Order: sequence, then C-alpha cells, then structure tokens
Amino acid sequence: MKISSKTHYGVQILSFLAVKTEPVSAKELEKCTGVSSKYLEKVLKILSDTGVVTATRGANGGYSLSRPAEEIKMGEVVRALEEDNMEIIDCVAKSGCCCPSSKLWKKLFDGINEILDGVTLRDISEGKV
Amino acid sequence: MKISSKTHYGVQILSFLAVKTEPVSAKELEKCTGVSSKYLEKVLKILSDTGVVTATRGANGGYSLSRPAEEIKMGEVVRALEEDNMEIIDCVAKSGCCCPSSKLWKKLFDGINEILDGVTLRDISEGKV
DNA sequence: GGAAATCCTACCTACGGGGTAGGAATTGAC
DNA sequence: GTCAATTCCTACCCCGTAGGTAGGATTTCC
Repeated sequence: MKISSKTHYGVQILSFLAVKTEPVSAKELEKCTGVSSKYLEKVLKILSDTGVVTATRGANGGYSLSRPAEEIKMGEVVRALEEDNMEIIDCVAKSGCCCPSSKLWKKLFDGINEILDGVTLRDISEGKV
Repeated sequence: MKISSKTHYGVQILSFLAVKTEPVSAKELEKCTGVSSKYLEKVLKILSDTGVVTATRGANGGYSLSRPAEEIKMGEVVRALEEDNMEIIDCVAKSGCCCPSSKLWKKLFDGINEILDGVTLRDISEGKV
C-alpha cells in the first residue's frame, strides 16, 4: 500500500508537461525535478507506451502530452506506472481463489481506481486536486 | 500499491477467529491457513499490540478477538499490519512539501481509509464484503 | 556531418518483505 | 512441583525488486 517513486515522478513530470506546448527534453525535466534524466527516461518510456505522452526523437525533440490534460485520467497514469501492482491480491488474480478476504480486496481496488479515474491531469495542474 | 501477504494472512486469521469462542493457538491456525505458525505468531503479535486480538499464554492458551467482530473495522487492521506504509507518500509526510501531486495522494489515502473503515470483520466473516 | 534528442540493453546496489530458528517466560492440569 | 502447551523475544537469513547508473545505437533537425 505504497506509491512507488516512479509513479510519484511520473505525475510530477506530467503536471509539468501540462503547462507546456513545445516538447520538453528529459534533461530539462531533470532540472525541475532533481531526478536524473536517465531515470526519467525510463518513466517517460512507460508513459509514452501507454499513449499519455508523445516522444519526439532527434534535435529539438522531447516529450509532450498526447492529449489535452483534461482527457488524461490519473487512473490510467497510475495503473501504467505501478505496472502489475494494481491487481487485486495475487491469490485472487491467479487462482481465482475465494478466501474470506478476497471481496474486501476487490472492493478496495475498485475504490482506488474509481478515485484515480475521477481526477484528471488538468485538475492536478490547476491545483484543484 | 500492493497488499502485503502479512495483511492478507492477518485478515484470514481474523475471519477465522470471528467464528470461534475459545482461544485458538498459532499451531491450529497453521493447519487452516497453511502458513507456518512461527510466521503467524508475528502477525498475531501485531494484532495483539493493536488491541484487536487478545493473546492468552500458557496451556490451553491462544488467540481470540478482543471485541465483537462488528466492532472491528478493517481500516484499523490493515493500518496496523501495513505498518507505516499507509502514510501518504514520503515527501508530503516528512517535509510537508507540496508538489503538484500531493493533494492527489492525500485524496487517495483518505479514500482508501474510508473504504476500509466502512467494512467490519463481521461483514467479512459473513461474506457480505 | 554534427549536435541533440530518444531508445535499447545491460548492469549494479540496498533494502525490506517474507520467513526460519531457538530458546525464555507464562500458565493450566495433574 | 513438574510437565506440557502455549505466547513472547531476539536474532538471523534469503532474495526479489525498486531505484538508479552506464554506454551506446538510432533518429532527426539544422
């Protein structure tokens, strides 16, 4: 029950991109966040694969949002960055087992996704959430 | 964003205790769960320190609920078992920093706690949740 | 062609979750 | 009072993985 720093960085980066129109390079993002550009590249690759961010290679390239910020749900972002850690607890996911607690975990993760899907990147970049 | 197996075991154990009146030993719990009694002891110690479970030492001892199951909120249980991993992301908790995403994490963890506090052990042991 | 960027692959390291082991302290039963 | 059953305490180990680094291959603009 913890947010990974990868996810944390990811959201920071996105809220930065949300106020830019031109592509921003990993090096520039390193300056604002203090996180090494090499590591940010990894985070950005995930966001790019998910389709949240568009990467432009070559000179004058960088990263920019693929969609307007109000169309980017944080659920999509967090699920991508947390990779397979947003699944219900393993026993349920894998074996379909139905231990006494499985309903609780399902309810919990449904709730988490609902919360995150109710917030857009615009909400964050405007400080609303 | 994952439930630890400690928490998972903890809830399983509790829902077992919820239908027992006499104290149940760690060895017996090992039989039902398949988890080593030594490890369960650790889990049970946490639950006992939290005041959810009462431990009785000596012969015929074991563990039993300290309160009726309907008075045990799952939030209390999960927060205890996940220890300090239920806090908002570190930067906020420690330095009181206020990065663009901090409100999101606060909203998220508030929501998680609200969900968990809305479910009692009785709900689980009766299969309602 | 060269500079500026992303992409790809590989590697390293520290930490904590998960688990084991052994014995000390407590308690009920006979 | 002794014995067996239990929890409590301390220490230790293993290992997966989050987090980060490094170096070069590839793409693109000027």
